[in-house]
Amino acid sequence: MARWEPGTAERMQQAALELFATRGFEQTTAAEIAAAVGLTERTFFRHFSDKREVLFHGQDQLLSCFLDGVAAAPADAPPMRVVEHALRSSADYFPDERRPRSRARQAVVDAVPALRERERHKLATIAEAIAAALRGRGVPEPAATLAAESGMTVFAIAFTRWLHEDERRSFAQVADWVLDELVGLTAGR
Amino acid sequence: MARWEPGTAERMQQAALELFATRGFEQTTAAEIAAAVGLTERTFFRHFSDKREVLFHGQDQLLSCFLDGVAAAPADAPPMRVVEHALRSSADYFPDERRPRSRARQAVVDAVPALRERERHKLATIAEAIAAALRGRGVPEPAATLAAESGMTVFAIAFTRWLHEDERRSFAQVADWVLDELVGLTAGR
DNA sequence: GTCTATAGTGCGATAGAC
DNA sequence: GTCTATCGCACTATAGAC
Repeated sequence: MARWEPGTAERMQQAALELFATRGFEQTTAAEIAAAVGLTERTFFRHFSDKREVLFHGQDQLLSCFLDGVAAAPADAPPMRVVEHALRSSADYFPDERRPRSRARQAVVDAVPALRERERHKLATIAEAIAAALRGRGVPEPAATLAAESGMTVFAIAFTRWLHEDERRSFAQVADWVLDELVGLTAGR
Repeated sequence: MARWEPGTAERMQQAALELFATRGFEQTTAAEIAAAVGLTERTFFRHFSDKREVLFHGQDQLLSCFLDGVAAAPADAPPMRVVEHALRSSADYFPDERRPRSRARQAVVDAVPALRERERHKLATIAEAIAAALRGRGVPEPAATLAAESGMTVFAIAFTRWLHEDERRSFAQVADWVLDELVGLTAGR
């Protein structure tokens, strides 16, 4: 018997999502989230560096998906092909079953400027990691950062589209489509 | 003679920049910034919604530059041409004389994660405004958002490069160059 | 687990500009 | 008188130090 239940952070995340959705982000205190799962405010801040972080716990896995995709691309692939691989790989993180939960979470994030700000920041951090990986493969600047940021732009747009009520395609299909749109746009200048 | 000097926000911004540069962002309180220009903490928060905002006051002008550039583009220009116009127009905001001050400000922002986060958020807000302007010109989604976000990616990379010590080109020249790199990248997939 | 600084808000009072 | 910038004070929650 464990003295503490496992998945403390995950349970707090779940409680936070529900409380934010009903009461609102500012109207919910860290102490209330902790109390909802039988813990104290102090424990909340031991797990999360700030109140917003509770909704972003576990996103390292998404970064790993992207980096795995980069690593799996052929060594001679041009930068945007590598990014295409990374996007395909990130789709593993968003199987269709995950859509309802992603939608619920996104509704909360979209409603709170402070959370949108943090979300942008997380995506930017991932882009920086991808850019570093590209440089490690010999891609020079500014191409590495351009390719990585463009990939995250495609990702963000595809993700939003994937959450639409009437969207039937898988995340991978939507991402492919958005990437093609980007290529067409720049070609058509 | 005015009882209150005009340009209160600007003076607080200047004081904040100096204090952040010497003492650090977290080590400087809002009260100290206000006191440095003979005001109180309460007045600080009357002008800025939060402590970070003091460094971003006045950026509406940058947005205006972008939107003016969009509006000045020919009605039949393809989306990325419109973005090119917007980038050229944004260069008005960064004449060479401004480089030293921009460098000082950026050194402070780069050193503080919370400020980098806010900066990303501001750029994202500008991108959204440009996307809306493009939609107003008849550009459909996802092209409008893709073009706008790509433009801000180019802007951010160009801005960083423009601040390099050994960079001699004007902001407009650097931005043109980065945009060409982006076009080359996507073409070379 | 406790204590504390400070970010940030709400509200009433003040005082100069008009 | 109105309008507006500022102040002063009380207050909560966040976040970090001890």
